[in-house]
This record gives sequence, structure tokens and C-alpha cells, in this order.
Amino acid sequence: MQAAEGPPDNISELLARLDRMSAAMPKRLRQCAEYLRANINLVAVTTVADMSSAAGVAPSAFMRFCQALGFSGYSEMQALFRSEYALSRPDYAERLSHLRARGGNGSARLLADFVEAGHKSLVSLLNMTDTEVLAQVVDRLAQARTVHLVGMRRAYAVVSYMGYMLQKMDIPCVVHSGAAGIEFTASMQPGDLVFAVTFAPFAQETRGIAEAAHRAGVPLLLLTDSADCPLGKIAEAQLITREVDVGAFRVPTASMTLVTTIAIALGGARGDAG
Amino acid sequence: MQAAEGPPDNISELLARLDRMSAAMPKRLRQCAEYLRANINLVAVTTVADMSSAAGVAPSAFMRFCQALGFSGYSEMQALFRSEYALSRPDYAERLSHLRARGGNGSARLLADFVEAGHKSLVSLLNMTDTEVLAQVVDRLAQARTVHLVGMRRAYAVVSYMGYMLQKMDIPCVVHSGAAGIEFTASMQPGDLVFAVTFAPFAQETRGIAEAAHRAGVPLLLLTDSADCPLGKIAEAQLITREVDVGAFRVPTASMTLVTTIAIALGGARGDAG
DNA sequence: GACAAAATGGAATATAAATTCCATTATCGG
DNA sequence: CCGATAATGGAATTTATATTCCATTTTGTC
Repeated sequence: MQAAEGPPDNISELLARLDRMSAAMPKRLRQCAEYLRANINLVAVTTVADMSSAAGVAPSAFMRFCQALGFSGYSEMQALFRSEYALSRPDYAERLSHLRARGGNGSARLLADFVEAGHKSLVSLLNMTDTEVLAQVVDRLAQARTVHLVGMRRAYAVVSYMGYMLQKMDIPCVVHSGAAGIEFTASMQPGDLVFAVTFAPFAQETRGIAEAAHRAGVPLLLLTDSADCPLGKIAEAQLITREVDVGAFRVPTASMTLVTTIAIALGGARGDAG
Repeated sequence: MQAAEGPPDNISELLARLDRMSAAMPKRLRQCAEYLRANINLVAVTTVADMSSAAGVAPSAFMRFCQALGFSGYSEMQALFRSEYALSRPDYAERLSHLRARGGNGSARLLADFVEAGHKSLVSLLNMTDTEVLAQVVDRLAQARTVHLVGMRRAYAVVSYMGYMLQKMDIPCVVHSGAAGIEFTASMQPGDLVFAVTFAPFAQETRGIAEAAHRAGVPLLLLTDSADCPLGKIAEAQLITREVDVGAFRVPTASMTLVTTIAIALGGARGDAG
């Protein structure tokens, strides 16, 4: 195994190099590569000894692995992670523990809890989102003549924000608020598309509109929080977000982030085409 | 300086101890305490030598400081931070760099960008929010007979979600969508309160409703993204959130989180009273 | 201002970690 | 199946880092 030229100068480059090289590595070094990929966050705070034994490899093997990636040794690789780490998380941890610990007045503590839940929701959004499906949803929406946004209760804020963004980008869309019932389905035409957002327990009105549209030949794209959503069966594509809750309550952080991404990607796609 | 009994077993406890003891510490140790508070996130990835020189003290002084907090030494304190760190951020960093670096299809990259912006917005929410003001807002809302929620355009999703939560908790509220103009002000009565959400450039309708309410003697609470908001002058209390953008676009993550916090705290406050 | 007690900084030491070396084992081509 | 080449693991070495010790300075008290 001959070493790469210079050391990677950021984590993205390191990962790229890892992908490129790991297939051609001997057994032990490949073990290192796999362990590193799965536990990349530990590098900043772990010794070679711990790292190598967790990977099931001798320290010297891990050492050679680092050198194969272009580093002079483990320390140099660790330095990369440590510097990235120091940049992020400013005085956040401190505030968080503080608000949580003392409690002080209840609302500050609650804020800390919701912020933390938000972080977790975003992490899980990133980890769970199937980028193929996301691309497909954007693509599909780009072809639609008019986008019909459907969402009640908790999901309403999500579709209304999406509607706001689409309107700003001159993408034809209608937000179905449900107040007027299913009469809106009359406005759906061939070439249109329904983008429905519904969370457990799934609102009946959303289901009604989506199913009526489906019967009328208007395809459905779905954003939900559970694979069990009854609309999943008739949806052309389905995205799932899971919001971490505080007590029984949640902020639709992941969902808002995802629909914003879709809207902006869509704006780009339509802009390119038209 | 005599040492505390056992070592703190989490960061919250450490910070509490720090607050309790730092006032009574000699000069150099107090320097350590202050530096640690401001740079607590660095402990996991920094040596005593670096830490102490950055704090402007000798390594031995920093050592004594750690012992005063109840640790056997710096290593033991560092171990605490390292273990907390290892728990958080699972395979998140990896996904993020991945989606960002290769780009692949545009929407996946965009998602990574929005997720990261969301994290930053939440951090800044935690750092910027004045917990006194937050408590005051909750308190004030708890006394209101009816809460009037006002927000247009980008802010509409925020107030509509807040309205949804208040309704679920049986707190009387009205969401002013602006569609019907200022006629709604007729529905405001003494003892009511306006909670307005407006972001730059501030929607004229929001301003109109809030000012009309103010003239009618109905007090205003404000959530905005800038200290320059014209409504700030007439607001009884003002909360500020800053959303980190991606290009020209943003997800109202911090604002949604804050209004959810307010709503739930309010539910608790009203629940206790009634 | 002299004394005692506490605090301090720098150097010496101890500990732990990274890195290299090399004898042994596995792998591959003929 | 043999020789050559690469890979491996463990021990030895080097380097970095934490920790202690103690002479000196500062602080507070009478």
C-alpha cells in the first residue's frame, strides 16, 4: 500500500480519499477504513490505541492506515478533526447545560429542550432522507403545471410556508387549507400534482383530498412521519421526517427544512428549464 | 483554595460548581475559571499547556484549578468532556461533508446546507435569547384574555403554528391572516394582547394591525429579526431571532422553535393557574 | 513592617501516548 | 510448492503531555 501525496486538508477531502482508496487496501487497513467511516466523529477525542483496538487492529496497522491516507501519522489526522471541532459549537454547550441544569424559570429550560430536540431532528433528517427520492420529488414537481399543497393541523404551517416560497418564485400553486372541504378538488386538472403533508394521527381531510385527486388521475407526493401512513400506498413518492419531541410537543423543524429544500431546488430546476 | 469533594459527573454540575466557587478563588484560578467558561467547548480537544497559556496562567495553576473543582487533574476533567462529545453527533458529520462535497444531485447538497443553517440558527437562538424577556412574554400572555396572532408572508407559518398549539391547549386565540385587512381590530377587547411576528422587510399589514391595536389600548408583544423593527418602539416586549440563510433563502427554524417554546410554557402557566 | 499563610511559576519528573522497527506470517506468481 | 513481496502484530523507542515539587513571591494580619 503506497501512501497518497500530501495530507487531506479538510474532512470532505479525507472522506473522498477514503472512498477512492479503501477498496484497494489490504485487509487490516480496510478494517480501519470501515471503522473510521462509521466512527469518524470519535477521532478528535480518541487515542490510536483505543481506535485501533475498537477496529480490531494493531496500533501499528492503524498507523500505516493514516499514512496511506497521506498523513504523517495519527496525530496529524487527529489535528484535522480537532481544528474542525474547535470551529463549531461556540459557547453553545455551555448555554445549553446552563439553561437545562438550573432550570431557573421554566421557559428557559423549555427553550433549551426544544433547541436540543431541533438539533436531533436535523441530524435525523440528514441521515434518513433518501436523496434519490428527494431528487425524484423535485423532478416530479418541476414537471407539474400547478402544485396543490395539502396539509391540516400540525402540517398546515409546513405547507403554508412551502406555498409562500413557491409563490415567491412564481411557481403556480394552491394551498388547500381544508376549511372549504374537498370542493377544491374541482380545481385540479391533468398535469397537476398534489403534495400532501400529514403526520400521525393522519387528518381525515388530507386523506380525503389526496384520495379524490388520485381518483381524478392527479398524482400524489407525500411527506409524512411514518411509513404506515395510509396515503403511502397511493403516493408516487414518499418522504419521511421524524421530529424529536419534548414531552408530547414538537417543532416541525425537519419538515420545514425539507420542504424549503424542495421549494428552492424546484425554483432552480424550473429556472433552468424556463 | 481547598478542593471540592468528588469530581462533577456531568458538565452541568461542573458549571454549577464553577459558578459557586469562582468568586472565592484566588486571582490565577479565577482567570482559569473565566477562560474555561468562555471556551468550555475546547476542553475536549486541547492540552493543559495550550489551555493554560491561552488563559494566561502557568500549567501548574491550571492544574490546581482542576483539582479545586474536584477533579484529580486535567485529564479527568477532559475525560468528562470527551465522553459527552462522543455521545453526540453520531454519523452526522460524515453525512454532511459527504452531501456537501460531492454535491451529487443538487437537492441533496441543498438539504445539507439548510440543515447546517438550521443548526446555526438554533445555536444563535440559544445564545441570543434573553431569558428574562422570554419569561416576561410568557407571563404577559398568560394574563391575556384572548391572544391575537399577527404575521404575514414569511411570518405567517410561524403564527399559524403557534395558533394551532394554543388552540390545542384551549387558550383563546385568533390568527389574523391579513386577508381581511384591519377589520379584525374590531374584535380586540380590553384585556386582549397582540403577539406579532414580522421579519425585514416588515409587512405593512402587520404594522397596520399592531398599531391600530396599540391605539385601541391593546398591548403588543413582538417577535422579529432585527432591532430596527419599527414596531419595537410600541412593543411591551420584543424577542429577536436570527435565521441563518442559504443563498437568499431561510427556514424559520429558530422562530418556530421559539414560538413553540412560548406556547408550551404558556400552556403550563395557564394550566397551573386554572 | 514583620510574620504567617496562601498563591504562584518554572523546572523536574512521571505518565501516557504516538511512532518506528523488526521478526513472523500470509499472499501471490510462476 | 518455492521464492519473492507484501502485510501483520508486538515490543522497543521516542515524543508529547500531564503532574508534582519546591523555591520565590504575594497577600493578609497584627
